[in-house]
Amino acid sequence: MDRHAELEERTRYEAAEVESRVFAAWRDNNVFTADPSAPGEPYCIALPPPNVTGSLHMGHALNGAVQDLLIRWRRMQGRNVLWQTGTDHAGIATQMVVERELAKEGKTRHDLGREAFVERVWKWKQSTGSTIIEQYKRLGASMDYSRERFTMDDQYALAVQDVFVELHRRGYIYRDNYLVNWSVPLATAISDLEVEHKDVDDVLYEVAYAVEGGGEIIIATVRPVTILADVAIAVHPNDPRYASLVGKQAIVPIVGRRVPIITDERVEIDFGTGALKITPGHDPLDFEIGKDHGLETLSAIGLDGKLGELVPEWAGLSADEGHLRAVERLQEEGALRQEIPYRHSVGFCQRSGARIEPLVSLQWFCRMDELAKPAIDVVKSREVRFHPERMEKIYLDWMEQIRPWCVSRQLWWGHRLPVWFAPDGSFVVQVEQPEGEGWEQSTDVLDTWFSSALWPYATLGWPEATPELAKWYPGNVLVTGRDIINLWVARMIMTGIAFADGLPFTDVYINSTIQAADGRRMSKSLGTGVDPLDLIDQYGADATRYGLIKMCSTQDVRFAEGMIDEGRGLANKLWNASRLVLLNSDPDAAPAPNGLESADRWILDRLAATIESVTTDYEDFQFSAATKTLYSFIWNEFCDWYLEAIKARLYGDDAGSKRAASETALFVIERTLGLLHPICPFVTEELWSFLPNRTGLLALSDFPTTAGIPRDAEAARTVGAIIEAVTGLRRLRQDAELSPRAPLVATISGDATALRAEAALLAALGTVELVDAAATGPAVPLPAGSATLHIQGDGLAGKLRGRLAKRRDEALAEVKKTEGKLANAKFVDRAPPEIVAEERDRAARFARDAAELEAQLAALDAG
RNA sequence: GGGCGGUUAGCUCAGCUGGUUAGAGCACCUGCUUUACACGCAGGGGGUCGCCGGUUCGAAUCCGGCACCGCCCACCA
Repeated sequence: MDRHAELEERTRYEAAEVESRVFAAWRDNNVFTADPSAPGEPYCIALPPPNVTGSLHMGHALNGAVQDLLIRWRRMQGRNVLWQTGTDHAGIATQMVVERELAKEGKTRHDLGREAFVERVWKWKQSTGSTIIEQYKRLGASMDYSRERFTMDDQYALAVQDVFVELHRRGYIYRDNYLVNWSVPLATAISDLEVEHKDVDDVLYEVAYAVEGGGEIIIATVRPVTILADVAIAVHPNDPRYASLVGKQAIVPIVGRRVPIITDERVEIDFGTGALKITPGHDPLDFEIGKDHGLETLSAIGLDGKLGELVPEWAGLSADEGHLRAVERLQEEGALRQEIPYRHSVGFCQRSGARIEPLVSLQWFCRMDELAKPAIDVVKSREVRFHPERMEKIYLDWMEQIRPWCVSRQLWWGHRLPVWFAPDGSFVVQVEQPEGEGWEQSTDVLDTWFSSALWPYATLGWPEATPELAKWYPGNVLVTGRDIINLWVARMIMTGIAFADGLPFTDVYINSTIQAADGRRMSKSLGTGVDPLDLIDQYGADATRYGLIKMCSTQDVRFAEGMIDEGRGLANKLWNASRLVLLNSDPDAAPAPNGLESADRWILDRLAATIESVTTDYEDFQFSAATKTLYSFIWNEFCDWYLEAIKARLYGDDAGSKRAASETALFVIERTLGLLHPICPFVTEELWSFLPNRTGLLALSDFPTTAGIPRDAEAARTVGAIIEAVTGLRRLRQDAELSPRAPLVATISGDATALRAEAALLAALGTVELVDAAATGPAVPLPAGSATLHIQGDGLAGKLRGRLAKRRDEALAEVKKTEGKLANAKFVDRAPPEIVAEERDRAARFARDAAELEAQLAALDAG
């Protein structure tokens, strides 16, 4: 079947059929494959690597749609683009997935042992780890699939170890016994950023400690079980209530330990009783105070989450059970004075959901202050820009008070620390195993975010000086979510500056968070998730991309399926508009800005304005605005007005006029396909293949510019007047209950030059014939008060009486409002003269319209 | 506890540095088998722009306060 006949048959855009075929064409033509030796200014975006455990959710789809928009647009602009793709090993998440799998077989990872377990995880990764990357293809993502990387690739792992060793050499990384966030179920430390704070209803227990030499001191705690590990009581130095007790010894209930009463300015006088029990083993503030006062650190609860030997008969109890026992014992001892309901914020493990147990353990830390300094500067100086700008506050607030980062994890899946222990317990930090016998590598692995921090350059081969690194580093844009600004974005900037000698990107676009339609978080477990692949099946990838981009501006949004549907409508509209033009053009007609008639010049003028607007929107990261501009240009200006205006010419016998219409329409379509391609790549690529004189793929064609497109303000005004006239006529027909296509005869009063010159266009769109006769019929006021159409026809006016009166009243209301303004001396004095002139003009215009309508009504009354 | 964002038509959202009759899509009503599209065409109804003050000739837009909603940060036990 030839293409013309094929197009004739395909009366609607069938996304599913087109998408696989078009995607294959892109792949077969290596559209996505980046070549560092190719010409063109480099442009690089690194995909935020999804977890290997992930499957494409709405956030990924939006994130991918935005990146693909940028990548396709820049590619069309002739840049040498690389969209780097790959996945993250996601230490905790992946280990949990495989452990769950093992649990189904009735096993734990300990049954396998570390080596076998890690092997099992690798196997799992090989079989399902690229699922999500495959899903990105459905979306049309033009990432370079041939360069897919994984954060545990050999080369990548080497980069990670190099960075660790170098950070240690520079003195940033150190090992310390410190109070960390401990996740009991995961049996590992986690970083501050992996802790989620939630409000919890607890009880504040006030507990009396006897003081040696008489008296007592009452403290407040929400965790009585930690009393077992108390080593002091602290009060504020200026607190008169306790001045006489300072320096004495208090007796810790339950365990009977003698502890000093000390002073410290960090104690809040106003909170609780003003006396604070010091438990360095279980509280961050206490840990600090204990360190400064040289106090011992005791632990009531161990790394297994169970009670230790401080109370031998309680050893092995869970922390919760310990809590109950402690309360019970305090009551027995008469030490429990009050139980106060207390709502406060408590930390939870982001991954396991368990309440964080602050515990002391030997961990590896990275001092961040010196790394942060230059990274703060580049944001303050706008070398790195956030979009929207306010997001940089999240970054700066955190960076300016940054604390050491606990980078070690007690997991099995991840990058083992390049730390080697000798049998005597001493260690060296280096990549290779040291010479000699008995060296054991650290069993700890690194925080997943440690390796992610190197993503923009480790994926390009760093530390080797690869052509890729030379070409695409520093990179350009990062597109990601707000939740990982500090977790990831900040760390990429810091390590990029410190190691890769440059910024990983200059612009950070923070995409919206999409909530479920009811405003809740979109999540699988809540059942509020919407699967983007289902949307692609139902509406098509273009529609899904369009809808996501449209619904997301600079704030979080509720998912609105209607916007996806709008995208489907637009794709179909464009499809059929193109069919109309392609099926009704001469075989040798080719796209050209043939501005023969006003309508042609008008649509070219509108096209140029649209190109400017969309290009600016893309440049300014205003993607939602671009969808709106494109929609109204395609649907309203091109289809509703231009195509309707030229239909008669396309079907008619005037060869010159027909040719101009075809060429202009083809030209507009050609450029519009280019403009829309970054948002809707499939339908535009498919239509491109039907255009005459096309060369190659749209994805590799030039992005439209306004060069060679004539602007024509005169045509814009003329066609604007025609549109107003036609709209007025349609309204009048409806008001008079005439058939939509009932032919009308009309005369014009006022300045009718433009309308007379375009009588054919007016006739074609408005089914109206202009005649020279006295102006008598119902009035259709035209813009700017320049002219009025009068419709001839017996009995017409009578039917219109109500509507005419209504429109007259509307006009009068405007006159009144505007004249009121003008009567205000202050307004006339103080408002800018051009505003005042505008108002005067307005008043005159509406007064004229009202008068015309009034005259009609008067004539009716007279007749 | 600190900070940020939101509150505009029944629903989901646009409205930039204050100035035409506050817009769009969907939904709703009316009329159209017009040879690109019924995933269509035309017309219409619907909003005192969360509340209270202030600045200004003029406020959806700027400022202050309040009320809800959402998010981020945070070592007051």
